[in-house]
Amino acid sequence: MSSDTSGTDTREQLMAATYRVLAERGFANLTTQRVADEADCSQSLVHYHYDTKDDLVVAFLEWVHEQETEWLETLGDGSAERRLRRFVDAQLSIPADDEHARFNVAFVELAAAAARNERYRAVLTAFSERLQATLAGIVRDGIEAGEFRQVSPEATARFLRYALQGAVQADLTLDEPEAKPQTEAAVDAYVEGMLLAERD
Amino acid sequence: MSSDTSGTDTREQLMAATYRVLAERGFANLTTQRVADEADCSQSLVHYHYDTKDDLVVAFLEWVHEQETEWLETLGDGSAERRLRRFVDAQLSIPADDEHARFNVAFVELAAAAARNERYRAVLTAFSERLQATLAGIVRDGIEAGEFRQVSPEATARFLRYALQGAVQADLTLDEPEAKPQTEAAVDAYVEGMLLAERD
DNA sequence: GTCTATACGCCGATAGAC
DNA sequence: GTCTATCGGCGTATAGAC
Repeated sequence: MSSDTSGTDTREQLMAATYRVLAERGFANLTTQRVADEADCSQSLVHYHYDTKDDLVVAFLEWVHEQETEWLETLGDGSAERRLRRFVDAQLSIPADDEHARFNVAFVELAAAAARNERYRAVLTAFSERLQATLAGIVRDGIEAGEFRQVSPEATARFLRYALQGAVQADLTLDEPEAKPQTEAAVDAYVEGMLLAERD
Repeated sequence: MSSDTSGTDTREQLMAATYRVLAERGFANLTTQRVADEADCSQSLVHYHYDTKDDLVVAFLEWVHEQETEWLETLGDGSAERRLRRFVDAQLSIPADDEHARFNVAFVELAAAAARNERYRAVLTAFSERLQATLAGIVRDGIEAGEFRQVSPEATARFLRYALQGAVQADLTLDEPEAKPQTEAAVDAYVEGMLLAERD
């Protein structure tokens, strides 16, 4: 594709290193030195590619955003109900102790930091809007296909997203073993009681 | 009541100072120096009363926990539906720009930090369990009174709590103006469609 | 592009006087 | 209990050689 300067490769390594540092140490302990160590280079090289630490983090968020976009398309097709259930499962069935789960903790930390950082917030808002559009689209498809009732796709998608996010966050940050199983049960009841069209 | 040493008053001032620093600067910028400035004392005095910064934060979380407990009893009585709606409103109708709202941002930051700090997590888990017990109790009362259907009080309370928390957090941390209004609409629909007993 | 070396500030924590 | 002074460490960012 793009025959860029060789820097592209280093930047990719720095993104991957940032991912690992965040997963292992958390956002509060993310330092340019640790990223450099993880990427096997000097700390000043990080600053050569990204003027400030904030620049590094913003670039990282955009990098994750792109990767997540690819993942969303994996949701694929099938009936609206099937796609919806796949979405719910994907959120609730992340294994508890692999690197991806540990990174999710860092993502919660970054989301919190977005409140006081405009640049983080811009990327994460775009992130959230894409998720919202995808899920609302699924609900809309379901309504058009006669699978779902005439609910508001936007409000329904939001409600589900927030409930799932709250469950995941509680699972990651508190000692609350019932967070995911009870939420899964409640979501199932919600889908059956509020969303699926009666068929009789 | 307790005729304590005069230190009690200073500690109270330090808690109040911590609250203001968190609201104005956020957890990431909470320093013992800033707390001291806000409380009009020297930084070393903070360390006299709380050996480490972590001790200060844990004491602060417990202090907030107590205050919140008092507030929860304010929910008072009335029908289960009335108490439930008061609970929902209380979460969704916090004014956007006063000190309390700004502190809520810090609370989101602290909740994220709990993932990697056992002591924070212990207090915040207790916090969450109290909320869960209160809301599940309201649902249980509603079922016993015949106001609500035979749902699972725990799963229902959890689902609502997480959805509300997700909405509040999105409102505080992202540029998402629809977070609270759309969630409110979805919660109303949920209460009417899933919770309230049919009467006809 | 990548390195070593370093400036500079801030923070948590302690020592010691009053 | 409260203060001033200070230590040691760490983090971001820059200077300058290769």
